[in-house]
Amino acid sequence: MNPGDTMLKDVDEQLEIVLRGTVDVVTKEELIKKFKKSQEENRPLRVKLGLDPTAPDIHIGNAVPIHKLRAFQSLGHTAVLIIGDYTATVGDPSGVNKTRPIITYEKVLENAKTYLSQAGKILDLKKTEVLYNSEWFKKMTFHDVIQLASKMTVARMMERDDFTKRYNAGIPISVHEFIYPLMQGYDSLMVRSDVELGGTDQLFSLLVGRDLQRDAGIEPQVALTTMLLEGIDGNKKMSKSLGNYIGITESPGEMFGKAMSIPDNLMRKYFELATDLNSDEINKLLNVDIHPRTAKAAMAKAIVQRYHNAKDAESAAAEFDRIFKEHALPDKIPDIEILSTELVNGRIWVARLIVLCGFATTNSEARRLVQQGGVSINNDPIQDPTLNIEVKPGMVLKVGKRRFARIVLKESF
RNA sequence: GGGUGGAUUCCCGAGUGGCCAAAGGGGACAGACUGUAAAUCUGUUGGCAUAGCCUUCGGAGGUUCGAAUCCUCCUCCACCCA
Repeated sequence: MNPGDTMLKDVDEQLEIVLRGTVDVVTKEELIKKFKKSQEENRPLRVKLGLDPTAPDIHIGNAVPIHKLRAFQSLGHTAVLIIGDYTATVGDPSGVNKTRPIITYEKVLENAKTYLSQAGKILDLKKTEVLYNSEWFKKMTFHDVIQLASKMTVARMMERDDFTKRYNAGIPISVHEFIYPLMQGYDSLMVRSDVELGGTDQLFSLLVGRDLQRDAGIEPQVALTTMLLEGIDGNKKMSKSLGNYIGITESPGEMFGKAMSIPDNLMRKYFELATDLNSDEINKLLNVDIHPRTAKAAMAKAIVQRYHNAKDAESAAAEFDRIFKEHALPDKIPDIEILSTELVNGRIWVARLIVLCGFATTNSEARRLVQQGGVSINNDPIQDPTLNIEVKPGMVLKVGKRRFARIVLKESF
């Protein structure tokens, strides 16, 4: 680290910042010791976070530990970001109830690209050590793998709740899933991390890192876990595959809307994990005197602001009110081009129109939406699913509560 | 290697010759009520311009007037014994 960089603050202060919002610290004593030593020697700690690029986007759930890493970075420590290009192909078994499908390496590399640029929205990438774990795994021989595997026992693996459950339920557990925590632990060994971050579901893997380091005669890393964020459905862990996520690159409007749809009882958690507000501000907003909706709007705004800016957050909020409070049309409605060849005498079947706009995948589905009263044109409800409507350019199709399209005609040649 | 039980629609799961596009639940979607919250209620949930027709119950064949259901082979999975 350059002497000119952020000076390491005193230990108590660092501890306070770093432990905010964390769940497990293994161990706090060791962390304090590391902080002290780092200060005495003016040597930043190496703080590791591994990200497996299994999906193309980072969402506000997996951003939680990234923000924690950023906190360390801001304190002058070294952020070590591991892109798990190798581990991603294995698939982390943590917290899941079935084997993850093995994804191709090409796909992983593709995802890695967007991951890195998205992580850059949170981290200062110039100061981040970015490593791909294929760098060392690629070189390993089968002998090396066996050597590594010998460090773990089946009994220890089976102590894990997720494996026990799966085993008892007769759900298959593949051997390669046993290797996963060892791989993650091996990363720690390779980068000589002082601290490793991860969600609470990562605790086991983080502890394996400690074991491997100790075994190799290195001072073990401190394991620090952050809370997992439930998805916007309020039930399951936020994940891309469940579709219950808010992506960090989503538009302000999307983010705001999704945030508004979370159940009330998750508000505090979202405030704490997904916004930059401090606990005083949060407590003030969650006061009983404040209508939950007002608090939630503040929360949604804060989330948008974290990834966009205050102005965008403000206009997203205004737009949201316009649509849902005043039942007016949104400010910006996407234009959907309809080829003139679709028309017969200037008319088109409603169901066909809905499909062309992408609001339904089949005519039947579109037909049902009409039957259920979910479709309107220029705020005029349509009841008859067999109706052929006259297409007037600029007319607005509304499907359900929140899907809008402005119809634009396009000549075909 | 030997034995047993399985594979059904988005998921779980019922169905053992016609009444089966297939119960029930979950999820999802739409509507009512709201605050795009929760809870609740109603409806929908294979395709087709839909009183009708077409495709679907792991795969391929076969029996039958008729098969998710019976037979043969195949693929995959779990469990028990070794």
